[in-house]
Amino acid sequence: MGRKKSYSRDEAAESALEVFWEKGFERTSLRDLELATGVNRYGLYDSFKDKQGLFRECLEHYCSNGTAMISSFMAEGFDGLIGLIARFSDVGADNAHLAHGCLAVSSMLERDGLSADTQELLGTYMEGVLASIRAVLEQEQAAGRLRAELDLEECVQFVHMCLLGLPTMSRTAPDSSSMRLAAKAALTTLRSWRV
Amino acid sequence: MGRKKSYSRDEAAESALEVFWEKGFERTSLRDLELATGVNRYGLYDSFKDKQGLFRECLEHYCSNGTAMISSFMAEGFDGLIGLIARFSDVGADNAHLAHGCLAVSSMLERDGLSADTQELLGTYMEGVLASIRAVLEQEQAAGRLRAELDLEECVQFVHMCLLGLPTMSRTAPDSSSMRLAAKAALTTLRSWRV
DNA sequence: GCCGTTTCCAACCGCTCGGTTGGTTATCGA
DNA sequence: TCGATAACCAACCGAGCGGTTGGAAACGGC
Repeated sequence: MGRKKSYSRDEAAESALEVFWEKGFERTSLRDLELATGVNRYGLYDSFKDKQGLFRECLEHYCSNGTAMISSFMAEGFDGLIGLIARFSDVGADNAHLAHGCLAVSSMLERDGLSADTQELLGTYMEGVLASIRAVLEQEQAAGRLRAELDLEECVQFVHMCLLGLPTMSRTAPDSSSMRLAAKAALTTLRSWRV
Repeated sequence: MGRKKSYSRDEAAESALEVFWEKGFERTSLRDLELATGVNRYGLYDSFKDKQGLFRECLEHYCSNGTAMISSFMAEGFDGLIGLIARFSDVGADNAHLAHGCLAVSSMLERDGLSADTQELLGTYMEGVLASIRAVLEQEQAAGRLRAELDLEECVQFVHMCLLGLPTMSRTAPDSSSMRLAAKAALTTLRSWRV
């Protein structure tokens, strides 16, 4: 009963994600979102409560995809970790989005403007990423594939720094070769952790 | 002739820098600046043209200090480079400002909202930082204190990544020990470059 | 065909933003 | 002491923000 929606909720969220990713939460206006999604603000309001609600849902999709991607890398053990960092440095092909950096990192930088539950989502995501990195390193060290004297938490935080530095680099330096070079050096370090 | 200013231009700029550093350019309103400096917006307008002008002047001071600091580190050669990274990971003591990250990095992330000349200033600053790092590495390698087979540009970009990653880390992770651990691993890598 | 329901959209709301201005106040030289 | 000058400040401006709403339009069941 009643009129049918003229838009797909999921498609709208997907389009909104693009804009948020490119411009950030605060710099994205409702006008931008209307334009990008083709949905009037009434529809956005009706479907997502408000701007924060829409952002939150976009971020959930983003984090969900991110977690899945990282898990699939981590399933390959230490080589997966290397692959992950390599991927973070590869701005091109299907990875073009990376030119805007990492939405989660960017969002944490403007956390003051985000709702409490969105902040919580971001915190949980970041902790999850660190935890899965930590798990892989522990497992590899226990299996004797990493040098026994390594301080694992130090390794975890080093990878963390790379995972923050590379997206930041992609947003500040237009040059993609810089990222590849930086990642290459970082990967040399990672490989040096092996027995 | 005429009335005397009731404020110091330099002190006003210094106070404004604090706010910009903490909140960023866009999130800092003229109200914030009036409150922080104790100067009415007329005074700010009169002394600095507009918000962009004030920010530009603050950023000039910041970059000038940054360049001086980096130069003094680089004067000590490779040890200075190590000291620089150590300093970037040390959020405490007289370095409390670092908790807000690096103003230059944060500003580059919101560059769309900045005037063309401010963007240029930022670009020049960043290039200068990279150039001085490159100069030190070249000099040390030429002197035979770094391994000859190293790809210097790779090393430069690795340091660059650290110099972006650590401030980002300080703004996203409240925990200061993370930064120290990450930096410790990065310094191990730097030291491995030595002959 | 008609009515109840839901979607849709233009217009509007209050608010804050950066920026401006007219009149007041302090400080100088003569 | 007084007039010219500069600094000061409260009040105001238009624009854009996120959010709201009342009525028109499209649909389903009867």
